[in-house]
Amino acid sequence: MKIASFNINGIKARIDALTDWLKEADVDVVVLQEIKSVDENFPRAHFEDMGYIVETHGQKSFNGVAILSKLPLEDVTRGLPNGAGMGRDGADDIEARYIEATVMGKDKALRICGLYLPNGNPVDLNADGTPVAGSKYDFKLKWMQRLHDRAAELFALEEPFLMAGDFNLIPQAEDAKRPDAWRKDALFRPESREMFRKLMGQGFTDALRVKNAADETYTFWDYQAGAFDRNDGIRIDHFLLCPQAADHLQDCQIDAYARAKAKPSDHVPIWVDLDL
DNA sequence: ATGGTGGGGTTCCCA
Repeated sequence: MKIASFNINGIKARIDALTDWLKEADVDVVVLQEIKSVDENFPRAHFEDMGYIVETHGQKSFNGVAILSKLPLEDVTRGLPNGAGMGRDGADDIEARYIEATVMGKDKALRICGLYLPNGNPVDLNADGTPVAGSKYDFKLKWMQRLHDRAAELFALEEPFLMAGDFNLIPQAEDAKRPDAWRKDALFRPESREMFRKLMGQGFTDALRVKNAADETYTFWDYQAGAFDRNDGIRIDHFLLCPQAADHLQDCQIDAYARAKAKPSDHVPIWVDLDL
């Protein structure tokens, strides 16, 4: 089973690029981030005509996630749990950043969690170094705690699951061409990385690190200043596998070629092959 | 220190 993740930066602007890549990559499932569309405006029929089941969790203008699957999906849920009072303004969190579904493999089911983790910039700190309540950085860290808690629930089931998407997180210095340029950024600050280590420490495998240990392997390059041409990138899109999924890991790669095509997203797809 | 680019939806927000 080939499963991919792709932050497309707007379905309207990326429908051709996404369609071309889907034809080339031939994935069974892809989780999408930043569809930047309400559900009603997502070009559902276009992808259904290509043989995909389409499940969206959109909102106006920003964020938005989706799952396209050639295999049957069950138990689709939208939104990260425990969002009550977790919005930036103290109201409930209504940002469309998370979707889960179960896909049937040859003989085992796999729970797939597709996520678009908050960027967290600008970093706004109190005098004592703690994040300012209600700031974007505070929202990011609290969202990561909720993600951790959801992962804990899934780990307890001891069944195959994975979390994939745009984590807006650089795990290690080796995951950036210029790590020093990111030290104060929400994507690489110590608090963000500590939360990521805590998430990983529950027993996840970073699939790319296992299957592709090459240097300078990135999933995002800024549109500005010719970043892609200089490979001035960062690795922030990840596939995290629980042990019962990692047992089936055959391959994990980044389709960096997609960034060189016409009208690309600033992210490229990453995928895993599982013998499920 | 600044500005560089892009998407979405309007005259500015987000990345």
